[in-house]
Amino acid sequence: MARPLTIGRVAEAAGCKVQTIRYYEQIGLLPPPPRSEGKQRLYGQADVDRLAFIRHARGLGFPLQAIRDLLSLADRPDQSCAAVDMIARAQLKEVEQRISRLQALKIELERMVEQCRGGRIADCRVIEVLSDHSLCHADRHPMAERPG
Amino acid sequence: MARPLTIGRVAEAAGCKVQTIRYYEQIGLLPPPPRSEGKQRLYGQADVDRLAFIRHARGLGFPLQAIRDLLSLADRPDQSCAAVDMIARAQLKEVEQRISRLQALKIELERMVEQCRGGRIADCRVIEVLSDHSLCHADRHPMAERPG
DNA sequence: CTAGTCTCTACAGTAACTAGAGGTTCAAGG
DNA sequence: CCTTGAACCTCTAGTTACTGTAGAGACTAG
Repeated sequence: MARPLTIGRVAEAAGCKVQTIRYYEQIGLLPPPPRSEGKQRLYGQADVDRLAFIRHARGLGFPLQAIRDLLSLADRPDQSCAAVDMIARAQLKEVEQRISRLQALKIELERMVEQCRGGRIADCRVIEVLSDHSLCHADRHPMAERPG
Repeated sequence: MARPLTIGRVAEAAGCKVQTIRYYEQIGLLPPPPRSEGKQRLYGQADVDRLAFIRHARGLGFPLQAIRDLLSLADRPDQSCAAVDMIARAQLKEVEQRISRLQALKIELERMVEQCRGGRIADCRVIEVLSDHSLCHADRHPMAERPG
């Protein structure tokens, strides 16, 4: 066996922060690794792989709970992959829904911004539209996107 | 003056929860209203309007900090609306960026899901792609969307 | 007057981390 | 061998925008 990696090395290899690894351990997404005599965590290649899996899935927007499920399924290679497929499809659907919500918002925002001709706030269409929902094209917005 | 509204009435009128109103007051987005003798909050129409403004802006995905700025600008009707315009444009840009990130994710997810032919997990392309980033079309994902 | 509804404060929890304080361990250089 | 400094340890709190709960007090209809 190759000699064990410290948490910092693993973080570097997997492209995430040290704290994130400890966090994943805390919430049970990574198994608690063995420790050195001085209580430092010691990892192997399997841990790097697992972390890469998690990072990749996060990159695709899977929530940690879905990743937890995917990981436990990945540990049962003889079962049907229907459940895996379902999780992936659910994520795809989620992404599609978010896209269409955002596209509606985009149209609304574009309209608002276009109408601004750069005068005083008292005449500002942006403020006006925000103040009076009836000026808005859509009857109602789907309640928001987490903004950020 | 019309007689004052209780927090529950305001919540109903504005379409949000009672706690949300108290929360907005706590973070300074709504001014602290006068109270009844029994310490219950008493609101007027102006509060309902302000809340509607906030709700509408949230519906368009503006973060609370941006809304805070918009509200304080809305209180200065004689100033130029350039700042207002900037905030709205920034939000539009943000939304556009989120859409394009999500569209990239969508393509990746579609590819993954398409390749699944419903066998055993050991042969599952979804798991495989997640395990090995090099199987992925994109060189790298933009780091995620808050999933949910 | 009483029952039931509403409101009050204060705190905990959500997702997925991130940042910091204050203390230990380890590897390398002198 | 000793010291330095980076990397590590645990624990706590903060982020965003709320939501939910508990236990107590206020108000209203019958």
